[in-house]
Amino acid sequence: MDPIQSLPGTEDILPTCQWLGSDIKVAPVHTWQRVEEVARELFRRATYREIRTPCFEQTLLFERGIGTATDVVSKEMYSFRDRSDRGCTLRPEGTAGAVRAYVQHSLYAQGGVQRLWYSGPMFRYERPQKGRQRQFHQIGVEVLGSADPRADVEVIALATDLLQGLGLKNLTFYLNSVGDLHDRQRYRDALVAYLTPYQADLDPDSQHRLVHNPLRILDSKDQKTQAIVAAAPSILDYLADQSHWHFDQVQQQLAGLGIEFIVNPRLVRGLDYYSHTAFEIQSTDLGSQATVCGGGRYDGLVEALGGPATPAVGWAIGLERLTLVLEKLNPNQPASPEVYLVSRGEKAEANALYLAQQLRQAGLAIDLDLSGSAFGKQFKRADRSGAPVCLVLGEEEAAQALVQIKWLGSGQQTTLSQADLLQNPAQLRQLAQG
RNA sequence: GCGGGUGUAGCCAAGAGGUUAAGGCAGUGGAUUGUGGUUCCACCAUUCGAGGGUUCGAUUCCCUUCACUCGCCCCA
Repeated sequence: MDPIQSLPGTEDILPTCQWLGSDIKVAPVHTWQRVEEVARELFRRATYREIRTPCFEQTLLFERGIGTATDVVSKEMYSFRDRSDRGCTLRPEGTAGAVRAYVQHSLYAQGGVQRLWYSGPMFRYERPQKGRQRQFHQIGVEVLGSADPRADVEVIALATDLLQGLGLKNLTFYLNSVGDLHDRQRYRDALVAYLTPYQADLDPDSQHRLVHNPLRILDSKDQKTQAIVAAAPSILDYLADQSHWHFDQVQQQLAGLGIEFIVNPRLVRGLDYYSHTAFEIQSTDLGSQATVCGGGRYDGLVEALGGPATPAVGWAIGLERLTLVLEKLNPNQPASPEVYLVSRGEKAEANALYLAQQLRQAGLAIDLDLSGSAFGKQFKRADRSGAPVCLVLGEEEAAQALVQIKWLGSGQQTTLSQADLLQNPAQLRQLAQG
């Protein structure tokens, strides 16, 4: 019988690395846990609170929130009808759901600014490749209720602190402003006017986009298109005074915090709801899917989803890409047990189980050998477990309520009384060090 | 949706139209039935992703199919 495989574009995160040839395909789970720990601590310090929203929503939410013209909505959604014939969609990103919850529960009525974070699986029906899956994971933040450029800078600082706190190198931070709706409309017209004479020279995709989504032509990877776009007007010349001021403030304040950035006027982001600040953090340690973090301001979204006009800014980090980079940079070992417990014989085995239970309750990480095989084999496993010491319980020790402690590094061994050990289990940790 | 690559054990792999399908890692058992890290021995693919074809003979050649993978589009 053929074993059942996971669906394409979905991956298991295992206790050990998943390899793809000599490349790491999926980082081991302890690497994910490290990211989550560092992130939680940063969020705590900056007073962001977690929000957990459903993994699926009404399809309409994403159509309204992200925009029907975007690729994410028009061709990448995991949509289905439930038994009551409701249109449902597995969330392709986290912002729409968070904003929906914000509106549904009138979080704006609490006044002031809401700082939120979330983490979880997202779904897009795309062809999987390196750093891109159908089920992937994001961790993200949203600040709702502030139009202040400091809010933009605060969230950006959070992202750079997180990535740097994890020890990432080779990152490039690209910053842009896409202005407000009016700025963008004027720029769009100017861009179309500039590109139309070159229409025939553009790559086929871009010719199509000239009609539907001209801004996207700016970051085409086609060389010829790139050459044409190089001389195109810049959106930064089309920002109204207010937009311009906002962008200036963001840049000055970023500089004030010592955060390095590159202004890239050709950076456009795929989702409709962005306004003003848009940014991306890329890593050179990935394949062609290099963006680790993407975000920006979305002042119109809350209103578009039926709430009061509320400015907002946020980002999302792709955890597959982040953990991949992290693992490539410094592969780290999972924690070894503190003690490996070896036993042989019926009485001794029962005694060992009891000891393990007691020591675990005292907070020690005990690996209890369950194999029942010869001592020799058990010591072999003890050695491989990476534990600094092992406890040995044979029939003789069990009969006298003793236990032997053996240092796996030196091979030295002495006898302890079980009663004494259980009286003060923490001494094991000291013994293990010495 | 479009293009390229790859399928030999849990993992990494060699092989080539002829029948015992190398080797390494991991695993299991033993030398060593109460003491590991070294060493030695044994075991570990009735079968080369699946189906069909050519052939006396196919894992190798041809076709089909499936799976995986990288890239384009787009995004985290």
